[in-house]
Amino acid sequence: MKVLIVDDEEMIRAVLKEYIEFEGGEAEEAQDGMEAVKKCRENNYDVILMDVMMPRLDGFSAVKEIRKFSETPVIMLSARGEEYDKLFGFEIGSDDYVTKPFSPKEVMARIHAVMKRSGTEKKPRDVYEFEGLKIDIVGRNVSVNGERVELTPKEYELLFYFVENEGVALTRERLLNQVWGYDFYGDDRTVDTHIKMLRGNLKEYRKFIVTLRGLGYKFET
Amino acid sequence: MKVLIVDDEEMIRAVLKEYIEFEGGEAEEAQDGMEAVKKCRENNYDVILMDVMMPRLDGFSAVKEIRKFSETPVIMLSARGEEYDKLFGFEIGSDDYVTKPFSPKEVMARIHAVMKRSGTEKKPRDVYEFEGLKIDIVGRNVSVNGERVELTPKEYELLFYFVENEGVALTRERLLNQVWGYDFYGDDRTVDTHIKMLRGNLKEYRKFIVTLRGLGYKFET
DNA sequence: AATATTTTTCCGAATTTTGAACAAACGTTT
DNA sequence: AAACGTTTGTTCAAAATTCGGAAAAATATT
Repeated sequence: MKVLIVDDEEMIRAVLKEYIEFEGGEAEEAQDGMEAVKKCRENNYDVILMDVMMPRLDGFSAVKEIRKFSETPVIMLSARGEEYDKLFGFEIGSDDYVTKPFSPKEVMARIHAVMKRSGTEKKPRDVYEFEGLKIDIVGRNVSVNGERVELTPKEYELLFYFVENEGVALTRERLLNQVWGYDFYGDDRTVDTHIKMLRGNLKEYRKFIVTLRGLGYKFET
Repeated sequence: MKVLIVDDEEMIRAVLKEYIEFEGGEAEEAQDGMEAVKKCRENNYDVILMDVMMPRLDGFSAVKEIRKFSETPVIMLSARGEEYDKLFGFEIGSDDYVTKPFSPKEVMARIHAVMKRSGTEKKPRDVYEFEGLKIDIVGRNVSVNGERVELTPKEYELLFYFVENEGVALTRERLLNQVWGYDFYGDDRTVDTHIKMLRGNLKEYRKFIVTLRGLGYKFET
């Protein structure tokens, strides 16, 4: 989370910065609209907190300028009594507003809301872990006791399918359909061969792939 | 500190160069806008000193051109009386200005100010750095061990997409969709060719682009 | 028109997949 | 427990696929 705080009052900037950094975010400051625009050209912020009344270049004009090259969400900080649609909406391109005096908590809530809306919040990656067997599907990594294991494409696909269906009894037919594809018309013993290779690569965790005699296989820990 | 001095008067270039080198900086010269643009494509400067009145290509046009591929700060050198916002501000993208006749000391002060504000300032710009591979997405430049690397548009887009998805296994299909666009109906192997070119340009850091046999590629450090 | 970039195509080396053959394991029946 | 048929594990080599390199062909840019 990287936030640009634009306000000419140092006190306000300091307080907001404090809160953002307390939550593990990163905050930079700008004293006026001019500086804000410049900083936006050089950095990618997740959110901009923009005061309206400022010397040199006011908040509205700054947002207008920033909108020429960036879609970064903006939350306006303003005195009470400003017109609603000037603060929030289409006219200038800001995403939310807070009226002064505001509580930092309120501002933080707005930041999270805006970031959630614009999809900036990072989602943690799914990594499965079964004892010493780590499986990162998105990154296509498999490691056994911290050591990276290289698998062939079919082995990856097979393992991923097993993991996503932990504890489910899978027939060879189903595996062929799901992992190989509906258009595969080969021998179902092909599965066995790949199971063998996969087990070999999983070392001591070969035990997770259980044979169900007369049926197929199952991934179970 | 690496500065490009753009001015058609040799005397001015010589004096500025003297000062910059006295302070331990590095200075290169260009006689006009044309030459300046060319040099900027080939090098990464920390600051550019740009005269306005020059033959072939004037300072304003040169800055406009340079802004298409780089965010390097520019300080305009101009005769007194030019309009403020043409020299400094949004219209052309320069960062500061000095009016002639100027004292070299004054120029040096501006250089330091500008560098503090942007380039050399420690506050992180949106620049990724993987060992000696620097990737500035906003500034759209890539350097290998400090040396600027010229990439073709597709190569930039591809690399940027990789960097933004560090550690994620990417299929050729996804790359085609995201980098080429959903309406691209070409061959899968197109990706491979661009990967090859990109790897070539990344020199020793080609290793960051990992081939995932049977799937696609992944950017991993 | 001349260049630069992008896309397609082909080749060959290397890897992966596949299924047949055989061995081992299993469960049931005798 | 031994015998038997069935199912699964293992090995292996042929077949298929994949990827990088190179270069031609098509497009875009200047």
